[in-house]
Amino acid sequence: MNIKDLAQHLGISIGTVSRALNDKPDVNAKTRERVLNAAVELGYSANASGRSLRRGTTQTIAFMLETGQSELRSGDNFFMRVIDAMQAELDDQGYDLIILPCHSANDPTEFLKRVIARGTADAIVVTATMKNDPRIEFLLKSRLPFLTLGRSRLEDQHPWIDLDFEGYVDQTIRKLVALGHKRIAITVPPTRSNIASVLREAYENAVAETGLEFDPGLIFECEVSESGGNQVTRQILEMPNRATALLLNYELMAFGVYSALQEAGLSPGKDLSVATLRRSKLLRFLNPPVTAFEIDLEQLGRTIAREVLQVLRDNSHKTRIVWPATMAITESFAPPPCR
Amino acid sequence: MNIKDLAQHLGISIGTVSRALNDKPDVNAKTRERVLNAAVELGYSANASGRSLRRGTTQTIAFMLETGQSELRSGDNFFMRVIDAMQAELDDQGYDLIILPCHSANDPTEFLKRVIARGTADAIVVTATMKNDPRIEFLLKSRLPFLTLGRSRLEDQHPWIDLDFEGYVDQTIRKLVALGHKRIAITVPPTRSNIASVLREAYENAVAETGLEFDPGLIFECEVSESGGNQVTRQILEMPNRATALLLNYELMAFGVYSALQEAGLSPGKDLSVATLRRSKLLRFLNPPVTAFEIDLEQLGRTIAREVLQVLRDNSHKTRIVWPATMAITESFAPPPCR
DNA sequence: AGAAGTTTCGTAAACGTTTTCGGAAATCTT
DNA sequence: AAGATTTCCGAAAACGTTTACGAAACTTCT
Repeated sequence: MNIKDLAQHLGISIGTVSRALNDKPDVNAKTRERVLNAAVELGYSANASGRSLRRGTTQTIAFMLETGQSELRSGDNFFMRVIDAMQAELDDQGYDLIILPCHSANDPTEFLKRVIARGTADAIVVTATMKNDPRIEFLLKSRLPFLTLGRSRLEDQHPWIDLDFEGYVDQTIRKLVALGHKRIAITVPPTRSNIASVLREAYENAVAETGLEFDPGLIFECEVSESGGNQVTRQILEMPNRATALLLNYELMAFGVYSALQEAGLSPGKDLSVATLRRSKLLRFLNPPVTAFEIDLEQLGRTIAREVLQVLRDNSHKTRIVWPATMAITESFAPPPCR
Repeated sequence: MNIKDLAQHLGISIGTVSRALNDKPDVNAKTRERVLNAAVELGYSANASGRSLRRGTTQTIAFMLETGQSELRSGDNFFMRVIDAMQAELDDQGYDLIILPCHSANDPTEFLKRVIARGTADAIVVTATMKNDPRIEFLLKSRLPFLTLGRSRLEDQHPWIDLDFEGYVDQTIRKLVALGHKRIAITVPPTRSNIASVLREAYENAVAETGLEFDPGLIFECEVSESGGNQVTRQILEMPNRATALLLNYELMAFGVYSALQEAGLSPGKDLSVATLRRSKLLRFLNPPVTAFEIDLEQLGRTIAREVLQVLRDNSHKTRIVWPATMAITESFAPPPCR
């Protein structure tokens, strides 16, 4: 069932059919209606290849997902929720969303190269950015519009949306200081990720502004996982001058923190205040509930979709969005233990 | 950079370039090499639209993901792991994998209809099958090769791969009976899902074969979530003749079960034996560890990929695979409490 | 009624490939 | 050396669309 069949069935030319379906002005209202009805009835939908070949546009946005890192965010399906909202918004605007999973064994830049050369999509969203990200360098050289979920060394040269890590660190530390904490620890992911440098800088700033003493030994570079949280907590507990609060950058780490505390006969909140990005359903299992920052994933996804379309329409469009997270304080925050 | 540019750059015709790149026989070894080198050097890769328009094939497999149900399996990213492996296998065989997220607000059948009419992919994988699944009925009428992850009422008419729920129920119940349990409960998802009927039947069979007394009150239809597990456990605890063991069909439900038991001052294993599909990392947080069945997601994903390509090559290919899960017994299994 | 303007539609080219076909050039055969 | 094969390549058609262009039909105006 192609446009020729449809045209024959209606006894008109394919040109008219196409114009009718694409809302072009120069077609009689009556014929347009006939065409539209016939299309629905016969289940016609323009062949994607033919259309994009002629148009030079695919009406498709790609979301590149490096699945090797999937565990990183698996907790409450951060990506799934974002993608869900993106799809809804793009659908509203007449675009399709496809997810391109790139296996960890593949070279992501080669993967991108092929996607671009083949013209699979009109624009692409990449995530989990690194400070020095070869994908971004490559995309900048290419002509393909793109948006990153996460900043990078080249953040002033490309459109991005990123979470408000600064706000998270700043608010949390101020609150902890107000509660009387003096030694506040933080975890950061491996340095090549861009988040690491954002967190370090935010931490140093907050420490300076609240008048705390800066101790580089309170910054823990560790695996972004539950066991990473566990290890860091053990290290903290062995410190001579133990930290009394801990900021995590990933929800599931909290589980490791709690279990390490329990093994040591200590309790979260009372002995170590704990905060984390991002509030998720799974955190309900922790007792006492952990102080966490909530992110509106539905709106984030929709915003990503809208912004990427903006970039698509105007490649010089500068998207620089720091996406807010709102704090929900719980019993995992308490004044530091007296000693 | 299209094939014409490349041909001009080499001073030969586009036909020869195409033949060289596609490993056709009638092209001189030397020119082939020149073409291949130039293609790499200039970063040429055949435009997807042009190719698939001419070939009538997209070299793409689609995986339809109904994101509304994403929470259902979010625990340890069941789908992500499967998709990851699928992509690797398809890549090996020269195919691309794209994931088509379908928002919960959309009608999945309409969504499929468009995908098919547009010719987005050469074959499609659909999941979360229902006993009566309009998507399957539609796909059977269409010409698009497909494979389902999950069975259905029409399971003898379409290729499928499904988890071995029967094996899970059978092995678990036999083991529990051997431990002395007489009243074993099971949770099933809402009836329209195909899993529900599979589980019910497996349960009835296992009960009959082990000589237990069948009590329909031990089958709990409930929400597939942690809170569903919680509610069921509360119900069980209020039963006059309380069940002493519980089979779950979803890993995260175990969290709800454990919390309900703890609230009641009871402990898993000692007071209620608990088993679940599917072993995942998150279950590590449960103490004592819950008896769970492990699934090799890497191999499952690769198998899905291989099978869907089989179906693609021969539309009469009958895939009927029950994917095994292997039991790992833990302290959450114990003889029933004496009373 | 005829000119001028407006609607509506059919024709054909173009998008980037792949592939069939025929023919030139190279090689082999006698 | 001439014919018979083989090897290699270019020309052109085809895939399903969209769209520029021009022509036909209809309307309006004098």
